[in-house]
Amino acid sequence: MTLYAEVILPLPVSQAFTYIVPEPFIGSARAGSRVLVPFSQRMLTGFIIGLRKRSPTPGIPLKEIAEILDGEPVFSSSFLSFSRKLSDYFYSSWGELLQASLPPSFILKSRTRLSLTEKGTAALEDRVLSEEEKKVLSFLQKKDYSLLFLKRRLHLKGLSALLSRLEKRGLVEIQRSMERIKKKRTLPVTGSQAQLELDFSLDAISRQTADRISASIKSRSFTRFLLYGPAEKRESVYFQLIKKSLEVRKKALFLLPEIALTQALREKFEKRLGERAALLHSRLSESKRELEWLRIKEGEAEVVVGSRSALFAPLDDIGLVIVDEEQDESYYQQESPSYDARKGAWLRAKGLGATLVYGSALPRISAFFRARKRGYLVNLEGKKERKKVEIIDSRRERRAISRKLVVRISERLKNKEPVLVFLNRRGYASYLFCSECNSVPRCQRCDIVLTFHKRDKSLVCHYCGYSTPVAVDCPDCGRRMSRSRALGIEAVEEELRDIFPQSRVRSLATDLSRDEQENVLRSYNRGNTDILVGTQLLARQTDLRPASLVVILFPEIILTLPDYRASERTFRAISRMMSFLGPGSDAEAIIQTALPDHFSIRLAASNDYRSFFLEELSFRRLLNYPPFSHLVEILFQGENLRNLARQSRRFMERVEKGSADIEILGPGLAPVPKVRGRARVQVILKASRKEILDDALREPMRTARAKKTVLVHE
DNA sequence: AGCACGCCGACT
DNA sequence: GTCGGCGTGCTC
Repeated sequence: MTLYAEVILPLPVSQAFTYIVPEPFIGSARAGSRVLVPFSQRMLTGFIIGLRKRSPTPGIPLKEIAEILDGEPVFSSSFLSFSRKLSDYFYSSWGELLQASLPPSFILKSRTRLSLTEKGTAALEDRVLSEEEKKVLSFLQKKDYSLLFLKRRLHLKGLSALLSRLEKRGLVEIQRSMERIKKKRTLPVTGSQAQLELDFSLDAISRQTADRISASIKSRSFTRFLLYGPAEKRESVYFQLIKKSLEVRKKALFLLPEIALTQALREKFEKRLGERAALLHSRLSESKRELEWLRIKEGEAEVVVGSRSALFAPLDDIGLVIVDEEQDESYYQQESPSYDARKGAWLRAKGLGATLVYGSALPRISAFFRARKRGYLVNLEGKKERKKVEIIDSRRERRAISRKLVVRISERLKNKEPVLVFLNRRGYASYLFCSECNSVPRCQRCDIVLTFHKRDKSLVCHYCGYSTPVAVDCPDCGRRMSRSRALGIEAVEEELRDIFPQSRVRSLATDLSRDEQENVLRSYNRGNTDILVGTQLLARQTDLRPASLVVILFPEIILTLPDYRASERTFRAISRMMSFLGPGSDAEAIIQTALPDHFSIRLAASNDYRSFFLEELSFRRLLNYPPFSHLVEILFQGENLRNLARQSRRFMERVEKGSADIEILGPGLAPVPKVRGRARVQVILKASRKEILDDALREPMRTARAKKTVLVHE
């Protein structure tokens, strides 16, 4: 009797392939194990997801599994079902997701090595060859090369085809050999069992919260919470919960944004959890990450701390999943295989009957909404700090640094107090606004700010593609429209140096190397910088010395991005920047903006998340944006725009046929319409339920071949 | 993804 | 007339 295996491969196709399990492997083939299988011309590492006794596709000749790579499955059945749901939800390939959950050395592939045959050597001498053939053959004269190397070295189109022609003629030999299979490493046994020191003094509310969540961990059934409150309070609750989880002999998974995984935090975990904690994040070297992965797999780590990809930690007996700083967008992996670790944490916790805890001081609107509605919001808010804030209307000012600012900054400098100046990275393109009534042209259908296109003098909606000629005069009041003057931080830095020539001014942005960035930060933290100017990057720092004056310049830059969450992002950015204010009553923030009355700016200044939430929510409800709808953003990328436009249109026609209950915006140019010469076209779909989108997208997703990125908003 | 096949445009 | 572009389909 023949045994068949359903195998998932790390390809952008979601179907399983059936292979015959050869006689000697029948005992060792298990679901969740890696296998080596022949696939077309090459060998790939695949994953068995199921075994069956009968061929599902009689008539089709099946190939045999070449090798089974695992004695024990690398994936448990619960992990398989979790990862499958995750890939379904985010329209990404299951196989690629499985591949991404393993250390890179676990994936074996055949390598093509090319060598010149004797006949080939002879041909170089006396045969008539084309230029390209000569080029390839003479290259192989030196030594054998891999296909990949040749591709990089000789920029020839259709190299593969050329090579297979040469192979047929017997001039080159193409060998496909496996990369060396790594021996499974035996792990050093770590003997020390550090005693946990998790005694924390919690205030009454935190204690109550911890108790409530602990009860849920004990119950071992899926429950979720959103911890809303400041970082220190959340942290003490987390440690309490981890302790609880370990008490009931369940493991804990603790996710953090990459940036938060600083040295300080790492030490904290090591000190408190010792050998029981494993760390997984992208800054670890490949070998270190593999070592940690193996430790977790072997059951040696009881707590796994890590960033986004730690979601795939090989654990099954999880009692607690924590996702801290849930608002952080780095939880969403946009590159293939794309997924959102926050949703993933939900799927995993649910599948395992674990307790899920999200935490944030500034949760996403959607997350806060759901938590409130479904009763899992836990409030850790302390007494609300009133901060001294002043909003300056920049429209009345000539220069980026207003006179008032000059005065305030010089006061601080006189007292040798540090000053932080934030300026959000300027947009990729400008927009128009009326300097009189302040109105900014928006798309009527999407209520998104229209982007100014210089070349064809038009205003374009990057959401739905709507386009209109540039208005010279304001449609509301008839005055002349102005182009926003977008300033970068370099200009501000220059201006500050100009005004305060005695001061030490430095700036921080992503265009600096990592070393330079650290240099700038160290200098500021040590008091060797008087004024530090920075973008969002500066606002994301965790170990920044507080300043007694925080200057926020033009936060409306975010507000004018073509994104339905622009207000939310503005509110959060301002709040975060203000969090760097020192504790004294003397500390002060100054916001300089052309939109001083916008609710996101006003409410961020008064530190009022709840009012902001309510106001923003009513806007979302009005325009049917998440959390009142499900939204899927599809980005098509390709060499030529014409072709892309056609493909995206055809894609949309199929979606339209699939369901009448989907609102389609676009196709239109993406917010960044061209990246390194590649055109980008985007479509946005809205529906009341995710399943409506899933059903309508299933078919078009499989058949459309253009490169596409899908973002799911809920 | 990687590769083969097949149908339309610019050229030895 | 052919070469070769990429649009399409398939891989167990």
